[in-house]
Amino acid sequence: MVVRFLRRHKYAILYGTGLAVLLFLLKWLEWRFIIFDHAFEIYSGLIAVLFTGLGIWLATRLARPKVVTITLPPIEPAKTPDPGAIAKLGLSTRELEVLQLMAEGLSNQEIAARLFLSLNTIKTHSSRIFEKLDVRRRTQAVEMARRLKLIADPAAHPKA
Amino acid sequence: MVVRFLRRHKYAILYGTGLAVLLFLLKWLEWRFIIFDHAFEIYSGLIAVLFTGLGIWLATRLARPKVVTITLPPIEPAKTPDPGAIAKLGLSTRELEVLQLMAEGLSNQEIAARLFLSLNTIKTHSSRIFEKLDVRRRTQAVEMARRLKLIADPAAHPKA
DNA sequence: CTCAAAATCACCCGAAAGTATGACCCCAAT
DNA sequence: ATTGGGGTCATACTTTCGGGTGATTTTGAG
Repeated sequence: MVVRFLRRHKYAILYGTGLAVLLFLLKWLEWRFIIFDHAFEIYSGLIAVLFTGLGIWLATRLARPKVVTITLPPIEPAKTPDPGAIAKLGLSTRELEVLQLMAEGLSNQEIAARLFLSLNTIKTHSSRIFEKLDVRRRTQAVEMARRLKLIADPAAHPKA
Repeated sequence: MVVRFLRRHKYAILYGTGLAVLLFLLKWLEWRFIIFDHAFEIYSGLIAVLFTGLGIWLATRLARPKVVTITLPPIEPAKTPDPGAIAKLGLSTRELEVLQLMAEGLSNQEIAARLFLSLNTIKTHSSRIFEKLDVRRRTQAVEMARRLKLIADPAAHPKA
């Protein structure tokens, strides 16, 4: 339905409108200020330098999460799911089940077998889950579920 | 000697010649298509994009040696079987980086973009990661990494 | 310098995942 | 009885993953 359509294409729509606005803005600026003529080389050089700088800045920005990672301080993981958060997203019980198994690293096929369902059904469920969590991949879904404490943390009951 | 000089200053030379070629190209383009109206905008855009890329490339090239100093994790090889196994897995720094991003739910393509690497490279890395962690899927790899505390916990730094 | 490990990239190919639609059933609220 | 949500399943299709193999380049240690 309409709601689902909007939710599904949320970012596409935002992007489109945003881009349109930006283009109009640029056009306007062009009329206002870009009236100088010639001196092309100077502008080129300026732009080149500026954007080289921008590139460097960008790179350092993006590359920031260096190697840090390992040996993290003792952080308490979510031991039990938070019912409030679950309700807020409108996840159904089935979807939650699937999400749980997904977080355990099972494939869709395995989830289907576990729940005695068709593979296609699992796909449908996971699609709904992705919509509701606003993600595009199962790994993201798991990550999100962890953040929102929708599922129990595996580290809570280690086995190996 | 000449050979060595060339090899040593490989990137500087590449940069210089590349710049020369680019300028030459631009000049040529200028003569060819000087006719149409929005030449300036197009050139600007081109230059901007190209030099942004150059900046990024430069930054990653130049920043690499610096990384090494920061790198080493503060893990002390404990005698207990559990934490010692972490380093024992033999995960390289790159592999850990990839694993980290993987845990954040990024696709291989996105990881490649983030690290300025080829998609194929990421695939290679992830394959090795799966080998070393003894898993077959990325979701399992993330799960395993969490158990072994190889990566940061998402609940630690929640975003908006 | 030399050698090995790490890192990079490529190509192929099958499997899994995900998208898009549409359909049917059940059940509860209107 | 109609509407709507949840659950189930299907078909068709595109994209992403992951395995296998091989290759080159960087880098670090000896």
